[in-house]
Amino acid sequence: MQETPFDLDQFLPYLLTQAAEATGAAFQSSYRRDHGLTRTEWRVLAQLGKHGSLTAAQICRATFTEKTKVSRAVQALAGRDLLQRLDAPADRRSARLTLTAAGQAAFLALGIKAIEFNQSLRHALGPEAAQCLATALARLITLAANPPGQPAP
Amino acid sequence: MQETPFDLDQFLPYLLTQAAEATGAAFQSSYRRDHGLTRTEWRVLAQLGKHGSLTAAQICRATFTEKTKVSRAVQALAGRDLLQRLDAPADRRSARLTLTAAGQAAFLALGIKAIEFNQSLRHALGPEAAQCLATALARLITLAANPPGQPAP
DNA sequence: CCAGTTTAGTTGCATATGTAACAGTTGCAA
DNA sequence: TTGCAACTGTTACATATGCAACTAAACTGG
Repeated sequence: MQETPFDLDQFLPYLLTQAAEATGAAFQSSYRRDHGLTRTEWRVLAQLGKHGSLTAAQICRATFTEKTKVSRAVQALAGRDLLQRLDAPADRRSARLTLTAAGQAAFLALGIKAIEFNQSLRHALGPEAAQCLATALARLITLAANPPGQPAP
Repeated sequence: MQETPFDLDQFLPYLLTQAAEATGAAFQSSYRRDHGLTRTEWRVLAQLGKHGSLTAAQICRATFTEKTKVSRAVQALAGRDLLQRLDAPADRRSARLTLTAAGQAAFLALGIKAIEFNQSLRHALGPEAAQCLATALARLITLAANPPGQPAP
């Protein structure tokens, strides 16, 4: 047996977290400083901006986010009049969430910056490495969501 | 202009965070449940296990971690007798940190599990995709550490 | 030598998150 | 119908983190 076989710098979860924090920090000021949003709030905004109208549970499932996290983000966004809750006609437990005009404006402004930032990242990596990265990440995400050896009920 | 041009599912910082959380959660029980360690504590343990003896500031620089995070992790590890502080002879501000025998044992046990987990991830991705992923992540990390357009002083 | 500056590490405070418990609603089956 | 289980969303509590301020020690230029 050798001396110390484990090296943190080869450990994929560690590298993933470092890369996520590094790139996330670079974009954070766009939603935090410029719009006063949390990362979760920014994600909720992005989901509603894309899909138009969703319930909190739908956002949870789409983004693998805890319901308490989404609940508080929705509260904050509603408190700042970036979204409004419309009582769902069918199910009185949930409410359909929709962006207000201000929310739409924030989504639009942030979306432009996000696309620019994404392009700059992909450009820095090179197109082929960026594509490989994106597919590998998607694979890891779906692997975790559907762990192997778990047949559908 | 089209309807809603921005899609969160194409946004690299989002994908990185999701993949990091997904893979990190799968390994979390190994250090949290089995050894009662925080992620930061596990990283400090891994750094000391690899390098033998380091100061807190060296750990900060090696892992891009805030000094308060490292400080508290060191306190927790010292309180559980997994590491000890040896007063540095030259600089009385800092202390050299070293794993105790119990710390070495924990590092060894966790290192074995970590290597197995890393192998399973790489196997699930396939060797070529795993390599491409690792290099892309390393590139992103160094890009963030040395932002382009910052000449050395 | 010494005043100002930098560094190592700690602590306090505010915030963000995870877990568990909870209330209200719906669906299903006896 | 009714009783039980599952689901939606919120709240309470504990923990983890980020940031600023702080102490102590070392360096630097006069």
